[in-house]
Amino acid sequence: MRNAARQAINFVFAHNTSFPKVELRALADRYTAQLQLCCPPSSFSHSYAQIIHAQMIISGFSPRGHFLGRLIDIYCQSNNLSYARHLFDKIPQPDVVATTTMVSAYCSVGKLKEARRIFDETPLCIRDVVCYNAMITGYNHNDDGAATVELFKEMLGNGFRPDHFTFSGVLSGLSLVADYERDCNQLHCAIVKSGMGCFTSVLNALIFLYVKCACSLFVESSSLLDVGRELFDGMREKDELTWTTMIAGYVRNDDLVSAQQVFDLRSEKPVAVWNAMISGYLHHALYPEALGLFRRMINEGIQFDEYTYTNILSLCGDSGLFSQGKEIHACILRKEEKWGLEFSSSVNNALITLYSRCEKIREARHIFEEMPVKVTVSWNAILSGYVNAGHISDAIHFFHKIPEKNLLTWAVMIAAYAQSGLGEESLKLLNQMRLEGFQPCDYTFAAAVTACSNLGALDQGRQLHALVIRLGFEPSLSTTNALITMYGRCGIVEAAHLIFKTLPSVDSISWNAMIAAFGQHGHGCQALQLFEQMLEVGIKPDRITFLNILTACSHAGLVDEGSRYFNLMHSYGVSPQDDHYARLVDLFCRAGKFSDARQLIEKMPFEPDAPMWEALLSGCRLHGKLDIGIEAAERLLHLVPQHDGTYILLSNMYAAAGKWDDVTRVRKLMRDMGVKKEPACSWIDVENKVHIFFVDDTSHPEVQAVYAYLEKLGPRLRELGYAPDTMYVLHDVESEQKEYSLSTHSEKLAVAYGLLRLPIGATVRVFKNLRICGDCHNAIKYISKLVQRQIVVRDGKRFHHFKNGECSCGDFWVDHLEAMTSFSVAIIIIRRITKTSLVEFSSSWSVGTQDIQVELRPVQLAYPNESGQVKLQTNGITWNQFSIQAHQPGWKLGAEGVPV
DNA sequence: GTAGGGTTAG
Repeated sequence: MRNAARQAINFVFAHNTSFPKVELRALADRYTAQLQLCCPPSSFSHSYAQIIHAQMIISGFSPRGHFLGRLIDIYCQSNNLSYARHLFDKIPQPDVVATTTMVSAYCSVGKLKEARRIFDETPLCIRDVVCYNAMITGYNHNDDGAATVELFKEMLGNGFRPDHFTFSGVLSGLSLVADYERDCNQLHCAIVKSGMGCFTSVLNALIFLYVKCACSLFVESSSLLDVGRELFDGMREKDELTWTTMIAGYVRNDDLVSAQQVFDLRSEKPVAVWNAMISGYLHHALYPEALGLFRRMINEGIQFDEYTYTNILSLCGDSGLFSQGKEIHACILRKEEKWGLEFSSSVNNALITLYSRCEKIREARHIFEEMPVKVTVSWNAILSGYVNAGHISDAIHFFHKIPEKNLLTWAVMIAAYAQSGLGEESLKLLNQMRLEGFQPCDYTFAAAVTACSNLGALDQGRQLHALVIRLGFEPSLSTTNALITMYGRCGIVEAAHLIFKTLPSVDSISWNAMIAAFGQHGHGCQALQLFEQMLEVGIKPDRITFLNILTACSHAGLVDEGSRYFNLMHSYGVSPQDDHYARLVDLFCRAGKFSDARQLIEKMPFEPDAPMWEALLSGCRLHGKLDIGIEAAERLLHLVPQHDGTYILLSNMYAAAGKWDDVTRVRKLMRDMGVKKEPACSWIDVENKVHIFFVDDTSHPEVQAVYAYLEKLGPRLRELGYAPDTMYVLHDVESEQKEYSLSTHSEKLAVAYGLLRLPIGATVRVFKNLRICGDCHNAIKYISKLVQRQIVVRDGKRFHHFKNGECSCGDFWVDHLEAMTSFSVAIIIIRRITKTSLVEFSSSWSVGTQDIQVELRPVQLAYPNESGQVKLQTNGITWNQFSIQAHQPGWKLGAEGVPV
């Protein structure tokens, strides 16, 4: 029937057919009575109105005046805007009621431009205050507070007198524009003067404005809340909205105590007031309190509405009460069946989230598919479900199907890419998002900056940092912490430190990020100092803090400190986990303390896992400990047979010992197992383009120029003392061939390309997927001296800052083949003693009596012990005996040169 | 013919 009516109307509209006229008066009475039946609006009344309209046309009755207005109204309410507009356009001079109906209808479906066009075409003499109010409401619905304020000013300029609808509308609009603090006061005064302050609705809107401004203004939030509360206390007539607004205001400003106090003031509370209080507890993860209120609602016989159900489903999803969540779902289905109603999409969205949180993505998808109206939140909930479940490809596929993406859709996908290690995709999507006119939010920035950290994309990271500043919004702590990590991981630890130092407030994540940055760059002592400061200001270290501290010690070779902090963990309520043990084992092994490592593994409360054996194996490789190394490798091969690194380490260890048969055996095993070595590659960013180089590269278009340049450098490097160390080519080939092989390593090619193509003086920043080769490390040290350029290499494990022939890692993290043995005597030059008795030793110094060259780490810091003695370490070896034979004039010695 | 702050997606 409905379709037939629509066809009839379409036919008449299309052909403009006229029909014989009948007696007008009788028809008018009949249609008036019939249209009366269309109130109140429902799906029935909408289709009935269509039938009446069709009959009017067929009978030749041409609706005018209130018939037209009524029909337009009904068509607008049933979202048949094209019919409504057709009728509206037939009116030669539409009255204000029809105009307001059309304006309001267009506004409610978000067609603001169309609404404004009709509004503007209406002469001033026709317009009235209701018409203005409708347009103002439209702007508010569209979150355009500035347009609301503008129209309000225009309205006053045109001499219209605002009513209480206008004031509450303008106050709502103002609440959308955070910077309007001064205007708030002005409007407050205007409301008092105009006498509109007697309307509860106006005062509700005013309270809302104050609490909303309190949310966005960090500094004066409490005083603005106090103004809101004064208004609240002074109101003689409070309605449901007054209570809800005040409680929600406190909740949004983190003041749950005041919220609860207002909540308790009222004995009989409407359901919305309960919901507001419960949502406060939920947003602060106070689940027992929220649950307590749900129980009280049941005891007091308060009927749950859809907001209550959404809240309780959210509680179940967030706190892991999945079976209870399912019971609520059953309860909702029963209620819908019993009352023949259908809950709105928000309840279904909460259900989707519940099921995806408990990893039931199929159930979540089923609910989604059955939803009659899918809003963007529904799509986003499923998208997040896929992201949380870890299969990224489903998320990508689903993302492209989402018809109307909002800020959050983009944010979720950008973060998903970043978390899955697909940094480039993440940044591409950020660009696309901006091209489509979306301004990235803080969450998106944090994710994109994280993507830059993982990629080592310093330029893009800097651009994002600049964009945050240019857009003028205060970056949140999560973005700032991401920036600290980004600068740290992109090699500019100073920039990370600058951000950290200038932050007005920091959290434990900021401290952890900064400690990690110092650690990765080998600034072990600074990392430890920062840790001590962290304790002084009362921030509790967590498991990540200790993980970073152990890494920092490991990168700087601080064995004793590492052990001390490891033993300190319990006193901060953190129990060491497998990864903490692995870091300490790594530290011990690097230092050649295999018995300590073994003891630690033996007393560990759980079975050693892969990272532990890997640490042991790497240490053995470093120090040529073949027997323990083989055992570790066997364990590792058993646990993760597909990991290429184990085969390579084992094979290299055999090669270093000249056991070529065993090398062949390991390589065959690797082939038999179908394991392929990850090809080494290095890359460098030049003029916003990433240039990748592989070993013995022939693919890069400019690689011949790179080889020529390296060849030219060769003799000059040798003059400085560089000698190719063929130990690093672990193939059983002739030495000349070995030397050639070394010169084609990817990191050398990338460094040379940077020197050729970057502006003079610019720091060369190279990234490598695997650990840097020892010979390349040595060569780059000499290159930095020869060309007087800073070169930074981030390898698979850490940063190496090369400057004037030295590296920040102190060669401690280079794959040494020869284990150092003990020394009896050495000469140390003391550079300076700081006020805090921190002794700084110069680099590249000390000559043993046995005429063996030894290197200290470039700058080694040490605290003298109680007796004023200082303990020094070289590459992994603690010096137990040495004597100070000389020192610079004017420098004092902490312990008069007494050996430790 | 004009309105409304308690819900859901990171």
